Amino acid sequence: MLRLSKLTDYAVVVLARLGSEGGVQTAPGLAAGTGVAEPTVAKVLKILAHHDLVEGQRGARGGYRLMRPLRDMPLSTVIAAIEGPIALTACVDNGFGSCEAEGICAVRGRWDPVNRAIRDALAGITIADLAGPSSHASFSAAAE
Amino acid sequence: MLRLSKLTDYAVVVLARLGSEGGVQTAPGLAAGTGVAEPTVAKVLKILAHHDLVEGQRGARGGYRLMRPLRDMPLSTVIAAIEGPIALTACVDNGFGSCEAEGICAVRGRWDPVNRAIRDALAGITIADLAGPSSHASFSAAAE
DNA sequence: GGGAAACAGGACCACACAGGTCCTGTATGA
DNA sequence: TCATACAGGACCTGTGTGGTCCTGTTTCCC
Repeated sequence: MLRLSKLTDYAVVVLARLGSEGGVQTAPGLAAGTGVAEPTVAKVLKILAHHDLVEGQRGARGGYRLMRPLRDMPLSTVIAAIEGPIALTACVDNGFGSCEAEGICAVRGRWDPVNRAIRDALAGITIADLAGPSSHASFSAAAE
Repeated sequence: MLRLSKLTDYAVVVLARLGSEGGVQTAPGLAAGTGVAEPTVAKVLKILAHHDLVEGQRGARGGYRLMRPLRDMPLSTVIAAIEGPIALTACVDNGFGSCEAEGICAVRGRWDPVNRAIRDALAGITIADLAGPSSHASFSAAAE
């Protein structure tokens, strides 16, 4: 699969929505706007807030807002926030002791360039690229 | 995670072993040489044989052998063989109808460049790169 | 000052899939 | 003729994701 989790997918969609509307938006509002279930949206937003990608504002008239424009938010950052460090295999970097075939493995330590290549590829794409040509009011221009 | 399955990991290890030893090798022999359980090695080899990466030879004195040198075997090919098409999200290419938020989704169709970037990154690395500097008898030359 | 709105931070459950094992059949060589 | 080894399944289990819910806290409006 090499698939990223649905949560990450939702995160991108929610961020795109947040960027297209601008300002402060509530979780229920974002859920309605994206078609994702409200508890799931809330969960995603809480994770993103924990990583300083969005900011939560409590109380009535509260909500979430972006902490930086989408064009300054590489995809790799979002993936890392939701799923943790980007690495294709368990035996990454200094992952000693996590593999029982450590002594015998011929591939040991050679995945690093692969991981780096993936990371670079994902770092070169921003959420703004995924959200559309402009970071707000994208629906008009983008001809499906 | 963005993690590829263990089967793929095993496939790379097994292929590397197959390339380093050369010739025809049995599944039990490869299992002993790699530290991976024998049924699992057999499973991996069957999948690889199905995709013409290795060739199975039945009967006594049978075994498996590479169908092409490791330097001509990009990582993307192995991943695609074990895990299917390389794509980060379910809504890829012509994946219509698979997503209930299709009509509302602002990110629709924009993952393609991401998938392409990943594919390119993985296509640029061969199993030989992962196995070591030379595709056979690698352990002598390679100063780890 | 009271109540409503909305986030914060958990715990919790169920389903799906990967990981792994095993069994039977078939082909080949000694 | 028999032993060896691949071919191709079915099958079971454990983990992790996906999703829901509950309680507490903060803030604003009336």
